[in-house]
Amino acid sequence: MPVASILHADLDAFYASVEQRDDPSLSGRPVIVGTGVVLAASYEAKARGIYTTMNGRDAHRICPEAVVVAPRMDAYSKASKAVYEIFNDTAPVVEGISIDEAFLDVTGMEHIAGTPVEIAAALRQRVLAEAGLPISVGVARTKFLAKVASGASKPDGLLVVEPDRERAFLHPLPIQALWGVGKVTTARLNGIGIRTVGEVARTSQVRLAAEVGESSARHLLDLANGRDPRPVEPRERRKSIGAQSAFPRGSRDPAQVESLASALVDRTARRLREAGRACRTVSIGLRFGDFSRASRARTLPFPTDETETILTAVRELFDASAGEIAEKDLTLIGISLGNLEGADTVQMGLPLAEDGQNARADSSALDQAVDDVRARFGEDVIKRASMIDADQGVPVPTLPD
DNA sequence: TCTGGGGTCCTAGGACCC
DNA sequence: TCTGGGGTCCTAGGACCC
Repeated sequence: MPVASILHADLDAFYASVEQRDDPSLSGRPVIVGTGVVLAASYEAKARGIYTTMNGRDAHRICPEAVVVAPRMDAYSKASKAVYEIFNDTAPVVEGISIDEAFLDVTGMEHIAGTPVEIAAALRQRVLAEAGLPISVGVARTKFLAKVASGASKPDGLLVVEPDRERAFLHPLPIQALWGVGKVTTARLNGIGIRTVGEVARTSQVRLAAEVGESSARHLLDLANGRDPRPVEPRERRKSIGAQSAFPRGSRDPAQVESLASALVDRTARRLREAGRACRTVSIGLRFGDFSRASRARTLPFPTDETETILTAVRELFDASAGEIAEKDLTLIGISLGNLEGADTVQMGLPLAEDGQNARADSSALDQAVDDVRARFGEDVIKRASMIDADQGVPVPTLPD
């Protein structure tokens, strides 16, 4: 018989709870984090109809007595680290999902730490006692079921879905409960009369595929039938780093666009270097006054972490979008650095000698470059080397592995 | 409900290579 | 020289998540 031994732990109204913890005068009161738009709302605020992404004016209209505080990302990041230490102390395998939620696999820990339910209860107590934050935990046989369970237990709850109760728990839920079903998919499935998870489970794959495509159909059927073989595993490293910023009133002024874009490049490039990573793909994302969007991307022939190189690519991408920007108000700019390479695959560039021939013989320049890379990324990082032609920007393999 | 700031994953078409 | 199939990489857009 399978056992419910996956935990999904999810901090309640995380940002707002940190604010209430740090300022006791806020406890029990409706708290809104975020001045322009609601980033988080305490349960007291949620009870009055406030929700995340709601704009500040509407929130004030609905609940004028709410206390509005500016976000303190540093405090949230610190609180998250403290909670993750407790997670890591609780289970051998922890999969972080975001700043405020994670999966824990406690399979086989019965003799050391107790049943999964006992472990979950102890975890909740520790997070409250040591981090001062309420957290909800769902316990089930699969990740998906554990996540739905934690959501159903909120706030400050603990819910176990035993294997023989899975269908009874899952099937009455609306299809939005399924991972990957948002606004668009909901509308499509509602259009053919499907509203609950149970109805998805009873629909043929062919019929579902006609609405949502083959791969989504398979995925939805699996989840609706309690099949979710994904193991709890530590996350790979992040795949992109980005930043975005809105023009509240829109803009077509090239100077204004340029200055915001450089500020964003500066920020993301610094984060890239702090993480010891390098990017190969540089993208921009644009949103316009009519809510249309556009994106442009450029992949460099070599990875880089330099602000100047990234900025040059970003300028090219903006030039390619100049027509659109001149036509419509720009309301948001995003910069994203993707195709991240770890320190173990960062390449270094060496200028070729004038005849293009004797670079291999110039061992001192090579040694120097190798030392530079080691100094920046640590020992044991060099697995292969290529030469990059400075004029053409094309990697030319010249050295044996 | 109309818009925050982060991210991930998927798809389709084109270029290019063998 | 031509044709075709298979594979990878890149770009753009879209849906979704917290």
